[in-house]
Amino acid sequence: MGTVCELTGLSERRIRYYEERKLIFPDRTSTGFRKYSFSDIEKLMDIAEKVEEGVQTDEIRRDYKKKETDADLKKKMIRGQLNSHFQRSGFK
Amino acid sequence: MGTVCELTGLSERRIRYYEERKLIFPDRTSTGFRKYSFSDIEKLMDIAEKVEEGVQTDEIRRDYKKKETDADLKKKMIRGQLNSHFQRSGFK
DNA sequence: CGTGTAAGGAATTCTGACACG
DNA sequence: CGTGTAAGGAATTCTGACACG
Repeated sequence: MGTVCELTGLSERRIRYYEERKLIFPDRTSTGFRKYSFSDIEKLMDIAEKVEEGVQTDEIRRDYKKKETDADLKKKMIRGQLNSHFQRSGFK
Repeated sequence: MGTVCELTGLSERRIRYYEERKLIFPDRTSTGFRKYSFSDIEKLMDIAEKVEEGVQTDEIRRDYKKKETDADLKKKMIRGQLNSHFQRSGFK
């Protein structure tokens, strides 16, 4: 969408390419038009910054993946702490 | 925009008509496409509700106008109160 | 590897009008 | 008065490819 180009300052080509490299995952309308979310836009600006620093898209993708698994790990740790807490306190 | 139809559940025709009746004022792109803001969308849903209650667009517009001048009055009153406060307290 | 561009088709949006009521 | 619809044109978006490097 042109709106996204405006907001991010990126060309359509670059935005589509970052999607092709699996860095963003916009929804589609039933007729194939891309629908960008707010976080897509933030992500695009973050990606552009890194690319301009010379980071390759592969590496950026790996970074995002790592961050996700990190977030997952954090969730699991918190869940584990909660569980042990309830056990210690004798909560059902 | 189709997005706005989806979000509001209104037909293009209705949305354009409410603009024609000066209830909303979307921006335009350089090529004449409408650009709706968040508040436009909220306003549209509000308008639709009233229209379905049988209120005429003229009346709705007058209501909005009144609310605006009310808001202006409120601002002026607050400003006045602040001024007198500063005067009483000897502020510069 | 990352990005520009020309190409052709498909979907969107725009306006002004006619219709109904 | 408020809304639907068919009409034709203009602008947008999409994909796949060729180019440069």
